[in-house]
Amino acid sequence: MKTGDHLFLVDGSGFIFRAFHAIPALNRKSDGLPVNAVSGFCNMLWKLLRDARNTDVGVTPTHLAVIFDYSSTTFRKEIYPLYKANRSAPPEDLIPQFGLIRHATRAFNLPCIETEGFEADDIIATYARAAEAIGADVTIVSSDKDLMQLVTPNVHMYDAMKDKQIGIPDVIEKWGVPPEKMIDLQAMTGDSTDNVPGIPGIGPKTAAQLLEEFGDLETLLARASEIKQVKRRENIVANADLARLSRQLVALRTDVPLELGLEELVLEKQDGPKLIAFLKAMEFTTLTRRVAETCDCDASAIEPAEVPVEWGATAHGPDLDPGVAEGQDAEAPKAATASAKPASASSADGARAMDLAAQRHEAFSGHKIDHASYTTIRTVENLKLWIAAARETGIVAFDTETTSLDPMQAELVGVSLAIQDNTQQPNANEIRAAYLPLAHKAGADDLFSDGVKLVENQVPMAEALALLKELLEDPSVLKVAQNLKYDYLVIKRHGITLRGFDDTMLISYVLEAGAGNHGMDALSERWLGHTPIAYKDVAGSGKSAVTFDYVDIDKATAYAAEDSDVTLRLWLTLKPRLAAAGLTRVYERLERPLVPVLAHMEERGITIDRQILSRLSGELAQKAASFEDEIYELAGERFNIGSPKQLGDILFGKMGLPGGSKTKTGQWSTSAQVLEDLAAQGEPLPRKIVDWRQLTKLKSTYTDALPSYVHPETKRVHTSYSLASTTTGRLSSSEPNLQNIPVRNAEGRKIRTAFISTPGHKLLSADYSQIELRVLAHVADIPQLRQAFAEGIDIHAMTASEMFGVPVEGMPSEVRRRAKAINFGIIYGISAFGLANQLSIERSEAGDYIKKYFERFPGIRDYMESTKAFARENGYVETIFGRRAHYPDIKSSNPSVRAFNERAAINAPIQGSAADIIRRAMVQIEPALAKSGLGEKVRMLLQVHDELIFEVEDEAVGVAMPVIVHTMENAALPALELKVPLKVDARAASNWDEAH
DNA sequence: AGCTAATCCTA
DNA sequence: GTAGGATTAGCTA
Repeated sequence: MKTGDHLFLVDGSGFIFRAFHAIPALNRKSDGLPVNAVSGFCNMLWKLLRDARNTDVGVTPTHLAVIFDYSSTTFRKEIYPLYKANRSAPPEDLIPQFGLIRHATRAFNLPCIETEGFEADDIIATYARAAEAIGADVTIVSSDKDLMQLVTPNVHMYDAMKDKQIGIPDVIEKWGVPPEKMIDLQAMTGDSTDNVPGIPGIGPKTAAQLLEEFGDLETLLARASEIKQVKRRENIVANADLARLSRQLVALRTDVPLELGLEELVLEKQDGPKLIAFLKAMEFTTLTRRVAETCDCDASAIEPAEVPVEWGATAHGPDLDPGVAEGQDAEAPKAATASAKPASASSADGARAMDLAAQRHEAFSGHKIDHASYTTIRTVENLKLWIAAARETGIVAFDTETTSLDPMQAELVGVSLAIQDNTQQPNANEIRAAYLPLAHKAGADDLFSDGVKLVENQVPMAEALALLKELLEDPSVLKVAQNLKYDYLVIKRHGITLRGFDDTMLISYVLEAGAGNHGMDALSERWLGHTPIAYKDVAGSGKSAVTFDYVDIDKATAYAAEDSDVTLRLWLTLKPRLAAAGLTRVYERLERPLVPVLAHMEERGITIDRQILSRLSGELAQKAASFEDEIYELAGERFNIGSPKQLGDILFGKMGLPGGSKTKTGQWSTSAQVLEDLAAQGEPLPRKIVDWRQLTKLKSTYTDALPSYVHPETKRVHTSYSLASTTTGRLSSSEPNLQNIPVRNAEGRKIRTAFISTPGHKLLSADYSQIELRVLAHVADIPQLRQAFAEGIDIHAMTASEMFGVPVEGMPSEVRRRAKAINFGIIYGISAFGLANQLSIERSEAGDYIKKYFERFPGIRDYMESTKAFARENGYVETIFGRRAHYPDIKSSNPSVRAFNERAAINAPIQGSAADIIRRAMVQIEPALAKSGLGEKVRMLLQVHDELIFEVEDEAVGVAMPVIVHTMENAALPALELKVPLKVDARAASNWDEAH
């Protein structure tokens, strides 16, 4: 071996465990022998030897060895008998594969190395250091953190599962310390799988922080008395010896006696026939073929090798899918009981909910949800039969299965359908459901498998979509789905525009906003007394999770068909209740028509300028760093400024600043309010903390996060709007939330300049002025407010003038500011406590203001009292359009819970009515634009509660603006004539900051 | 890996 | 004082 050579050290023992868990165990030989880990191992080796240059390693090896653990008595057990003592026996299916994997290594003509008394890691360490000393490069094929201590500029690791190289920066990124400090870090954190004790209470973060501060473990132990945190200090002092012992356990030995020298690891020529004989014995057909092609051998002429197998225990058949059998249905009545609001103070409500659930369950009890009754649609003929049946009954529940929760990224994998089968008996609640798999795959698209294949016997995607299109676009057949906006977008991206639909989530939301969530699982529990199969039970969770296209089709059928089945049952249960509660209009005017409107907005997205954000990010980072230096200087030590806990200890513990208050968990509060108060007393540090927080907030939440939401194909940011997650009727926005982009100060507003229009277009922002106060003036019917809005005078100045008797002309800004705070306070269900906080005045003074306000505007007090009474009486309040917001805890015996619910109930009709108005505007806007010939020139992109943002062709701005303003200002009509006018301000510019 | 608390951004 | 969502830290499983 010489300089420039490249030694690969494959951690065979590590690989076999990871491959075993990562690759589904259905991978068996025809005689039932499990070979999943061996298969992964062979594929990995083959790719590494054949096309390592196409992987993230980028080089082909000149030398290679596969290293294994040998027996269990190692030197570590001698120093610490408990080492690896909590290891349980390996899984039964893995045991025969230990031997096979060694056979595989030899079949590849590779050295298979194990040394008694040492672990594979020590052997790897010894070879790595030896090779490095000669000047060779080393790649350790493993992702085990125990080996990361070996990484140097010349020694890399390679994660074969993820095809990812691991170098010094990667170690630092993952663990916060460079490779040479990994030993100390692991000594402190310990390792529960190997039973390395470590120091209790110290995790990777703390360990990295301590190492940063003290340099290494010995220094830390020597200077432990300097650690401020009492518990931490005590732990470290008490466990110093344990830490030193742990260090011995995790430090790898580099002096293992080697049977084979480096020279002997040189890569031998492949022995084609020998390898093929082994692969044939394992029945790895794809790899056999590939090897035969590469080596130019005739595979059929080679006999499978005789490979002895050491079975650890008797093999068993494949597991049945757990938890999907009848057992759950038998449990259903109990589930219904458990879901009946146990925390609610109103036991009557609870009892009623229980009754309803029980009744529903009764109604369906003769027709239990039965996974065995579901069918899989495998042929075009069968699909046609289902579509015909759906047309026959006129109602079909459907659900799309995809690869992602993001409808803009999701790839369609399958569709489930459910219909009422009333061919035998009219009105029977018999439901038939089926799953149509379209793009299920097998295998894996990674280094260690045979590659991906489409599973056989699936209806071709294009053909299925063409058939479904006719059904889904036909308004005379009602399509029912849960959270339908998602499915709408997924199929829209396949050229299908859904027409004629109902959404069970939205029906539930209209019926019960504020009383529990409206997800399918919750609704199924609540109304059907049935717990659907959990998604993670079919697709796994955490690192073993797979996308739906890799779910076995039988399992997928049970899961997907059940979703449609449950959706149809929910629809049958909930839809009639809308009319019974008089809520049909709310659903049909304010909810359902918004689905396509929002779907289109999400689909359009908005352009952001990444350059602006990246420049801002750099500036913020610089400024934040200089603040950090000053903060450490003032504090006299380094600490995590972002940790309120550590910050509180510094400010109120170490520095002993006065005026600290505690949060509800007893921590020191370090809120901006508290820090501002300290700064006002002349303390320099708190001001800097406030500024630092602002900078890091902008950086992490906006400049750094937003670019990661740019869609790879559209190059735009597509937020997701939730129609059913607020109690009041507002929308919410997430991933990213575009309803909280900074606007209140100059630094933050720079973020808005990054939201830009496409060339040839402007962004047009139109927002309602004072919409909530106008709604208040309407619902509480306050003469002075109505008059002020009618005449267009400054509403806060008018309020101040009424309250304090100061003329509007030449009013001091402070007086107006107070009146403004009171006006907002009213909308929020005012309390003296809250107003006092807002204005930094005494509670008694705030109380006096409120008293005065009510004297001048008695109608407002009447409104607040009658709203509370209505809420107590009915358990909900209503907006001016009849939308309901439920407050089940309004009768709570806990005064603060009760008061909170009362304030929310006062606010809901105001906030909710305003939300209804803008919903109506959003529904009306597209037809209004189309009528003015602007359909193609104006696109609505965003909604921010009282603001709508459009992208408008340059030359259409002048025409579009009055149409938009007019539509928004008259959005309540014709349903309702408001007693005050609505006012909308609009501007257009090339970015959101200037348009707003 | 998944949860809660604290904080801070919006209307 | 109302209504949301995202990030980070720090803990538990």
